[in-house]
Amino acid sequence: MESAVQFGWSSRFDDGWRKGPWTPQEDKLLVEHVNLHGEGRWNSVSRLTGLKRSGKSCRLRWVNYLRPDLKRGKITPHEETIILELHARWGNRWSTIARSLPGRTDNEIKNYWRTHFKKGKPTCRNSDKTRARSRFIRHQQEQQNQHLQHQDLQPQQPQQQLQLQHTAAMAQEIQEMAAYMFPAPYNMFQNIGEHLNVGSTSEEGSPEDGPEMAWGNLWNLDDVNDARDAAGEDIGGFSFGG
DNA sequence: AATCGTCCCAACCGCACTCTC
DNA sequence: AGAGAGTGCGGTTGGGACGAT
Repeated sequence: MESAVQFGWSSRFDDGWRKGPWTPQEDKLLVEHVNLHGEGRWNSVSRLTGLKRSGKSCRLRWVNYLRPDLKRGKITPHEETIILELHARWGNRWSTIARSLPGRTDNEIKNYWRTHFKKGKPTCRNSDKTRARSRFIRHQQEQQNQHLQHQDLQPQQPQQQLQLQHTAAMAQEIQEMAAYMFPAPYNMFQNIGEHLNVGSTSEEGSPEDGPEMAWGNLWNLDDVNDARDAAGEDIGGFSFGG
């Protein structure tokens, strides 16, 4: 008979179900089960595999951690942009947002949002803000470096043209959304089309300014916060940072 | 080196919805 | 139609990692 101690300090049993962090053995059992029977019928997992985990726990572990199509690693600035846009549109519908980000889970997006953009933690101080700013600047620099390297290597491909079209569509949506959310003088999205170098202005823009770089330049959220702080007000119920 | 505060993420909980009988 | 089981979703919590002081 297993004991909670055997699985570590935080493991415990509740109503016969084991709780706490999953062990590699448990992961293996669950993966084997899904490979054999497919996803679903989570409540039968414990009966068929001997796992002392509830169906809910099994499903969560599979969806958030064991699924083979999960994308590991940090949220990219581009993904961050999408998250912000979709959250502005749909609110806290994390699973809906996650569907637009292949390989990312609702839990991951939810955590990311709470860490980076959720407002009003009383413990949040200026140092948080400074660190967030530094982190974002780093994001931008990395993104720009990646973009420059990418452009050095390749001429523009049809796929990139598709991306440009997609970017233009998103720019249009964000522009409309931002006009509502960020009244002047906070609205840094007003000329997003020009910054993104897409749509009607794309032929005039310089070839060095691709959409990726523009997205990076776009999301200097602290500017919004600074303006908001200076004005001592909230902007449209849309909250950034501490 | 020690302490403290924050970040990050895995996991749990409760509720609501859907499905099956 | 209605009850119970199964599933999905959003909110919340706990703790290790890491950087700042």
